[in-house]
Amino acid sequence: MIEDLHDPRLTAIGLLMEVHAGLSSRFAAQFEEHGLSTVEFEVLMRLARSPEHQLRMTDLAAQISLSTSGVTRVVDRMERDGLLRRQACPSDRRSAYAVVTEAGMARLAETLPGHLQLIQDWFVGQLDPETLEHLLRALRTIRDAVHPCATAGSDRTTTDDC
Amino acid sequence: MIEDLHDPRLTAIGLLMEVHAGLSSRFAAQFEEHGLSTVEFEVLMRLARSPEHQLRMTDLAAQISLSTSGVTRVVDRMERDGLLRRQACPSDRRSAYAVVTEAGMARLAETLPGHLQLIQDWFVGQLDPETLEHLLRALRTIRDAVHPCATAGSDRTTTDDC
DNA sequence: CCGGGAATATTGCAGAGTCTATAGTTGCTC
DNA sequence: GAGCAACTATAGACTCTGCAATATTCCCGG
Repeated sequence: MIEDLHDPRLTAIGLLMEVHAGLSSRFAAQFEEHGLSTVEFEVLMRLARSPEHQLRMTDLAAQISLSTSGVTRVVDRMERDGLLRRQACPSDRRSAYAVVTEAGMARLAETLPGHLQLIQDWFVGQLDPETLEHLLRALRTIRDAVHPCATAGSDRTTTDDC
Repeated sequence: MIEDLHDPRLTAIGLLMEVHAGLSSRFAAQFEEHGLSTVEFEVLMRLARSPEHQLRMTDLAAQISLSTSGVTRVVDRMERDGLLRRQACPSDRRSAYAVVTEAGMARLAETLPGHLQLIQDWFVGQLDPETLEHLLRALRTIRDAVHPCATAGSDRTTTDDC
């Protein structure tokens, strides 16, 4: 048992966790400079990448891995701040769309360059291109295994439609 | 701006986030089978690895990246459940130690093998040894850059004393 | 047509975390 | 020694999240 406490596997996973925590906190700080939380940025990104800049509440929940009630509330907040608006779905009156407003797109455009720069500075830019390619390939392998809806042999690198 | 939405850097960081989320949720599920939350497991691990199986509240907070009030509360819960107990520090009456009880060590011993197995199954076991070594080296590079208290040239793989 | 089961969003409630204020303790400086 | 700043743990107020319950809507088999 004592020896398990220093098992190399724990070191390995600890490394991943530290990297994640470090990057996440830097990202969060930059989002906050623009008045956004991490999930709010995530919501903006997902919607902006979707056709018409809109998504059904349920689909949004699936993409940002939040419960549907969580989505109801984050959309509440963002609607209050004018970044989003709700729109009734004409074909199904149960569903509601969340749509990015002009102000929301502007906020995203204002935040995104700094975010990309942070990724550059603290993640991809830390490694030479070949090492980075190896890293991404390894991560892709693990992602495909661990991700609930990974389609095994596929080469896709986007997961929007998951 | 539109092209930024599909910047390869976003894909790269998304990969990392997905891997982290997938692993974390599997770990959490296994912890829950043993009646622990993720932070509770983390607390048990950190304490068990420390001399005398104890740590000052502040130091514990630093290690598991939680606020000191957060630590107060998680220790409250675990003390209530008999996994920990508080002990006054003889040399400094402001400080309090959190000490793992026998029950706490037993709970950890019961949980740890399954946790190691999960790391094996979904993380390190997904890659051949050489690829894994590359991955860990790359992660170490990034960790050393991103981690607030990384000592640049060091080769250490444990961060207990951070 | 219509009645029941599935899907969708919302709300009440409880749990867990942060931030701020507070009280007790320590140690340094004059 | 007395005063004062720094440190330590905790308590209160607030935020965010998930789960369970609810109301509405859709769809399908009779």
